[in-house]
Amino acid sequence: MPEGHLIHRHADEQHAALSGRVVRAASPQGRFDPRPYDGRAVTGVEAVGKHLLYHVDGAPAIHVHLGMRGLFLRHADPSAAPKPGTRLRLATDEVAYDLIAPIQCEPLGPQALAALRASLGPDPLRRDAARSEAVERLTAFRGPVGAAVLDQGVWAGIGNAWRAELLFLTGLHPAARGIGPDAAARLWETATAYMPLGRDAGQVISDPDAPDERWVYKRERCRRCGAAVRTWQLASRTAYACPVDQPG
DNA sequence: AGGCCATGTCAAC
DNA sequence: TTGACCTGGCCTC
Repeated sequence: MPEGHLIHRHADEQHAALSGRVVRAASPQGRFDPRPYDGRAVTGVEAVGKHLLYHVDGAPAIHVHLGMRGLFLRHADPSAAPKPGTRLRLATDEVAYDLIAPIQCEPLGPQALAALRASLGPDPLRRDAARSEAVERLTAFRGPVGAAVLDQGVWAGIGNAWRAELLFLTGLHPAARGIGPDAAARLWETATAYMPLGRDAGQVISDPDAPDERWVYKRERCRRCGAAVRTWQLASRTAYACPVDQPG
C-alpha cells in the first residue's frame, strides 16, 4: 500500500541499511541496467512524496516509483535467490532489497532530478516542507479539495486512503471548493501530525487509539456518528465522506 | 484455481 | 478514457 508514509518508511530503512556502503546491483528481470551502480557506494536514500531516490557515488540517481503494485522484498540473507521478475536488487553483505513491479525504475541525471523535485508540491513528511507554500498551493487550486490533495504538484505523498481520512479529521467535504487559508492550514497541520504516525507504524493511522480502524475509508458507516458513508468517483478514485461530520 | 480489485501514475489512443 | 504495470489479498467456485 504505497502512499507517501510507506515510501518514507522504505527510504528510512534502506538509507540506514545502504547508505555509506558499497552495493552489488543486479536486475534478474533484465529491464534495468545495473552496471553503472554495481560496486559503488550509496550516499543516501530519500523519499520525495511517493518517489524514492537512491543517490550513488559516481553514477546518476536511481528514481523508483512503486505505483500501485510495486513492492520491496527484503532478504536478511543476501545470497537468497531473487524472484525472476525482480527489476532491481541492491545488496550489501548483510541484506538485499529486491524491487518488484514498479511503474518506474530509471537513472536520473541532475537536470531530470531537479525537474522531478520542481514538479512536486510540499511533502508533509519532509522537514523542508514549508507550511506557507502548502497553504498557497492548496488555496490556488481550481477545483475540489479532494482533487487538490491527490495532485502531487499541490501536496506530495497523499493517496486515496489519506485523502479520505485527513479530510474527515479536518471536517472538510472532498467536493468542497474555494478552501480558504485557515482551512488549508488546518488540513496541513492534520497531515503533518498524522502521516508521521503512519510512517512509523507502517500503516495509515487516523486514530492513534485505534490504529487498525478508519473513520470513513472503505467503511459502510462513519466510525464517529454511524451515518452511512457516501462514496463516489472524484479525480478518478473512490472518495469517501460522512454526510454529518463533513457537511457540504 | 482463478477472478477481481487495490493505497498510483503516465503514455497512448 | 483506457491500458500498462504484471503483485498480493480477498473472495468465490
